[in-house]
Amino acid sequence: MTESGPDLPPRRRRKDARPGEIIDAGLKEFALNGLAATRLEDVAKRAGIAKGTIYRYFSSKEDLFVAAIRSRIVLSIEGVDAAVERFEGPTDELLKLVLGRIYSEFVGTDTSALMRILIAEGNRFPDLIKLYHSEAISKGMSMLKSIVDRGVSRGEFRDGPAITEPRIIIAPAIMAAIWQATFQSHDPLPIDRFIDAHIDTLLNGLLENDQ
Amino acid sequence: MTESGPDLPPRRRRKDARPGEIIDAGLKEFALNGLAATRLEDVAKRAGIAKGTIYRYFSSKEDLFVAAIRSRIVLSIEGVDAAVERFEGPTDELLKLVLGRIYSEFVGTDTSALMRILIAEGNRFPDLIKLYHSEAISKGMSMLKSIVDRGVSRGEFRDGPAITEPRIIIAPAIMAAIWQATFQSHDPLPIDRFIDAHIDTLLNGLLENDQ
DNA sequence: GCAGATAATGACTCAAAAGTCATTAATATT
DNA sequence: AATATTAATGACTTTTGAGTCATTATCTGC
Repeated sequence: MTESGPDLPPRRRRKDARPGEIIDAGLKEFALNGLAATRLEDVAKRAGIAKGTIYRYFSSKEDLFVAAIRSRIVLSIEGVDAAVERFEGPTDELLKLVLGRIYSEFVGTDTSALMRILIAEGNRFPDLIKLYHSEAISKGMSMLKSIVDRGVSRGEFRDGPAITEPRIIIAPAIMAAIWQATFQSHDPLPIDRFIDAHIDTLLNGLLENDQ
Repeated sequence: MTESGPDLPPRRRRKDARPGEIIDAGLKEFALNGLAATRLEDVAKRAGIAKGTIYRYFSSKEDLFVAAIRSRIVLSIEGVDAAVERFEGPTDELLKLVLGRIYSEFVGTDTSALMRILIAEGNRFPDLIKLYHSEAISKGMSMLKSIVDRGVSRGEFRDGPAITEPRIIIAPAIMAAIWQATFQSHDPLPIDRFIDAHIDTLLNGLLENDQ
């Protein structure tokens, strides 16, 4: 009678796969509860391992947190830059293309969970904030800036104050991501219609102009 | 030698004033650290009382949290509705007025701290989210909707898709609030210029239209 | 298929912070 | 001014969960 009990969990040695799996599990738990309220026990359970195993790969909960955030920071706008460079058509088409990409990258994904965590707990991790800002945000901003500049220099866009404030341009996307993360179950946002409204308003404005 | 020591803290009985003071202190700590990472000891210190006193008024940390959030939910857009009703001039002026008010109410204030807390911990407090949504958000949205409707019916605004999506209209303000809360120290947002860019883009759009 | 190496385990320790309550002292009542 | 009432206290108990480590099981190379 060496083996009874309901089910023996078969132990496996997978040195290479573990860190990634732990990060995935951690990210999900952090997104669900925040850093302080996440139990490493739960991360372990989600990853299908014992708590001790986490400590073979990460020296502390915060270390795991930082690793999890870092792992998702870069890839966001990967490749978009190049696509912008190559694009030939009118700038409003380019803008639509890029915004569509941003929405699909940001709303209801790992990235939005990440953003939410940073908004919530960024306080205690100034280095992460700095990293996120310099790796993701500022790159995204200068890409947007290059698009509006393109529009202006081709005579397609007005040379208005938004030209120096590209944050105006993505604001609705950021807001959509946060809205979904917060109110989705209570008052979900109709994304396709929202994107249309965003682009239409951004390009044409509210004012009736041929009056 | 009944009294030595550096300073005797004089004990006071102030049954009525305590709850409010504890809530104020709690809100500040929660805004700073989040729910899980806030120590009731610190809340007590900030309120100038002993930890035990908190438990005479609130049954647990979460109870205090809920009370603190509830206490700040309503008052946000108080009075704005009436001002909108009364307004006589052109709708773009009205919109500027209201947006200005929203910015000053939202960016870098208690309200934005509140928003941040709800974004962070909303998950575990669906009732609070529901309350915030029905008391504050949905009211704000219908007020915005009434403004754009006014614009359309007076022939000032286009009857575009943004008319059914007032979230588009405040998105930059929300984003500014979050941006400041997150990146202020690292890359502060020039608020006045940002507001100008917001309003200009919202009204006129990016496109050059007399081309 | 045996021996050495090491990934994985989970019961354990320990620190921190939530929550309790007998005691103390401020106020109200007579 | 004596007594009764109860707000306030903070030392204490309890709970929780991070982090440790001796042991166990799996894999690798011979």
